[in-house]
Amino acid sequence: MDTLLSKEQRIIGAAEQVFAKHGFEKCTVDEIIALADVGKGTLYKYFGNKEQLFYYLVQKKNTLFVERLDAAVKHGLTLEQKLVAFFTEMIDFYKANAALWQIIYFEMLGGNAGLMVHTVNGVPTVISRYETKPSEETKDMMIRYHLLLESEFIILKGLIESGMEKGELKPGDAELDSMSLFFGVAMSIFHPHKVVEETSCDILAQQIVDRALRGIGK
Amino acid sequence: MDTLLSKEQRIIGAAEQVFAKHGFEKCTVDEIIALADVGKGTLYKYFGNKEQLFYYLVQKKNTLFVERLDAAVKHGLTLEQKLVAFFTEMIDFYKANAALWQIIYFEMLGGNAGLMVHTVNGVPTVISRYETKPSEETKDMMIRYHLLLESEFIILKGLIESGMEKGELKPGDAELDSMSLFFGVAMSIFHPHKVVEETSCDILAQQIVDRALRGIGK
Amino acid sequence: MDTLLSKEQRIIGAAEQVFAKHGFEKCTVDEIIALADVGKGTLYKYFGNKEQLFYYLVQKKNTLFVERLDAAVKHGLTLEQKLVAFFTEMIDFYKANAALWQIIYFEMLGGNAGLMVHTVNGVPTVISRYETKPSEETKDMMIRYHLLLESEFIILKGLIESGMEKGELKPGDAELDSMSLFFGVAMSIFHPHKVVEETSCDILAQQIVDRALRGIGK
Amino acid sequence: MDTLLSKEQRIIGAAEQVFAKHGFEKCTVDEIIALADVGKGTLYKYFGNKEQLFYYLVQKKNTLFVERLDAAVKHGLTLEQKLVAFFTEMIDFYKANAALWQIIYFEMLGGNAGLMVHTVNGVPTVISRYETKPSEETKDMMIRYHLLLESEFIILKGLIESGMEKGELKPGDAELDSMSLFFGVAMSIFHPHKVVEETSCDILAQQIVDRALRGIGK
DNA sequence: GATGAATGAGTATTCATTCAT
DNA sequence: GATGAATGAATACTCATTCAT
Repeated sequence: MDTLLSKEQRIIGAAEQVFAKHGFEKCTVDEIIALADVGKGTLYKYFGNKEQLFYYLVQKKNTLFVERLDAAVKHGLTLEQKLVAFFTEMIDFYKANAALWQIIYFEMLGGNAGLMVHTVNGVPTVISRYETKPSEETKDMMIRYHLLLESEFIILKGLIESGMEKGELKPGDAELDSMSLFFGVAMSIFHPHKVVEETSCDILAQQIVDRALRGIGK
Repeated sequence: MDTLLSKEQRIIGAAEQVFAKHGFEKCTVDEIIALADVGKGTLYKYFGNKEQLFYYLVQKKNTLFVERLDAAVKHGLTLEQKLVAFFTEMIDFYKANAALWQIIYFEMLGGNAGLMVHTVNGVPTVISRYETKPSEETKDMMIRYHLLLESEFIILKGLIESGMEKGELKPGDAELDSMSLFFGVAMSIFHPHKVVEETSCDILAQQIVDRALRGIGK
Repeated sequence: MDTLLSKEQRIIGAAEQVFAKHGFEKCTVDEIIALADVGKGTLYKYFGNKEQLFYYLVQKKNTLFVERLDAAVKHGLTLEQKLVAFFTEMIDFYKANAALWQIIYFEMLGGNAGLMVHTVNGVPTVISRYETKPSEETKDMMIRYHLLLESEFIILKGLIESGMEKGELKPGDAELDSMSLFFGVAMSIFHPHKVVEETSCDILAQQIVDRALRGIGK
Repeated sequence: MDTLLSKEQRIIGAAEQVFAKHGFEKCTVDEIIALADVGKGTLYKYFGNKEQLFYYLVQKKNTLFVERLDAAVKHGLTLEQKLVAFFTEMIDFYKANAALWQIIYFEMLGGNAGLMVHTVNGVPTVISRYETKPSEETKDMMIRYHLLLESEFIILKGLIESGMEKGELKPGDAELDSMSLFFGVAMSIFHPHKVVEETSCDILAQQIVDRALRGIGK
């Protein structure tokens, strides 16, 4: 671990590696501090607890990512170009951060299997399939990560909604269409197959957008 | 818990409920045996350990599910009908078993974030992004669940491959197209939104297949 | 540690020694299980947590003690005899259990220095001298121990109240008179001096009651 | 926190508040320095450690208190007046400093439940109920606080001893009589009931002295 | 002199699994 | 076969104290 970096930086770097390697639950604070070569108190002084450390890590990455998505989308002339730019960035980022983002999807949102985040009138709310009430902390946590993913998804959804309004796309359920697309791509990266790995991000993006716009039917 | 059922049945029933409620890691064997009203030793006698119990449970459900998928696909006349029948069954099953299948996707496959299952020449292999080698048990486990999902996915992939061969579909990468579709649907159910919940399985399936075949572009 | 006793008994015996030696906070579960020669899980299976173990221990002792107090008080003919009997039992018990009862007075009731238990219309309530609200668990805990001591104190107070009503005692504030007496004796045992230690319980009780009834003035 | 005061003064002021609020163990040095608005090193530079800070604080208060007790006792003409003056001051002080003095009684003296301070031939000595020897520091600490309380108690004891010698009081064990009285009052303030709180210090003192001299018997 | 970043020993608690009855 | 009492490794988090700047 590079001792030229600040302790905070070292912790973040180590945390990224260890979280990516083991997932959230199985990652131990002890392993992070050993890799970062800092004391345990240092980690807790900077980040409060394990979950906050994880959130800090992904939230920072997400901010940059969303900026890239925004920029990519702005530079395209046509809708198709915008979509390709969006997915090029998305695939690039999701490939690089697959392990970390999988944690968000699965452990932070899916890990509490009985719970789901619903957006009711624009307000994200946690609902439970069972009688047991989740703690406020659990709810806040789920909403935090839901919002994080939403900030990525919303950009694609906006593109598709405006495309439908402008008549560039067939009318339909923008939410459903965006979801299938977005999550389809996410999952294809999480469960990697040869195609996804060996094809460059922009080619992959072009193929996906081509299929999305024109379908696979003759 | 119905005491007319065999102890084995009672354990499986209880396990399904408890796994669905808490996820794999947070589900405790104590809660299962309390609900099943059997001794702890009995559970271990029948199922060996917690993971094997989970596998037995989902593998049984999967077998039935794959049979339904096979049957559905056979009954369709046209490719489109077959696809709609496939997704109708899939959406129905995934909605009913969302919590359990989320565990497969996330905890069993994604939980060891540093590891991935690759199919090399038809042989599934676990590869690690890091230097540390996973234990044989971990590898076996991942492959088991990978194959389970593969058995569902392969049916869709077969449909699309044959469609391409027969010229009913545009030529292209059947693997990629199938994956985006399959996983897109799976994730849309795991991360539920109003549309997905309030629409019946067959309507949803029709919309999805329509988009898949003809795209959303004008 | 006598291995003929049940594990539960061994834990209770060990806990009594270790709590008495170190007080509640500084006593560690590790030391208890080492002395009891049981696994850590065993202690937690039986008693839930450290505080519940302590409460179980003192509550059991208190029940027996209160029975002894009740019996002692019943057997006396005159009020003075009853009072002497009460204090004989009290001094005997408090001497034998000084360390443990000190914990109740100090750590369980006084340890949360900003909090006090008040009895409002017969209902014990926790009030705070500061703006910060105690947790429900803290409150419940304090009330539990308050009630425990109250069950001892109430017997003396009853004696004095009835004495005042019957005209055997001067009229006055029964609460204040009982408190000074009761707590005065308790503290004299906690902060031991030669007199208290070297004098037998009944002689001490007689002296105390004599002073209480007739005062030290000429 | 008034920045016109010296850092030392600010620390003492903050410490008093925080110790009173949380007790000794649960009070954190971090909370004190935040309230005092000084660096952590400063606190340690001035006071050595947490316990010494606490001691400094209460010892300063005690010195003033003992002076007040001395003065009060000197101004009375009769023994009864002296006693009333003593308890008026004592109740006033103990009410105002209940939280802090509770710490002395419980955490500093009672916290090491297995240990007691005995005065052998005028020399305070720490004895242990168990085989394990306390550290020198622990012993010194206990003796320090024992002497602090003794400096208050000794005044009452002196009054009663001289009263007995002069024949103003019945002969008896001055130690025992003083202890019951002194600690009875202390505890009545620590475990507050309505009477104690709503009655003014001097009225309370009069009642207590009246009972002490003339008893509650008819 | 003053600071506060850094530390790590210390502790309560959980839960999958075993094995004697 | 069935049981469940017993286990102990594993882990997040706290906080008094130090010491380089």
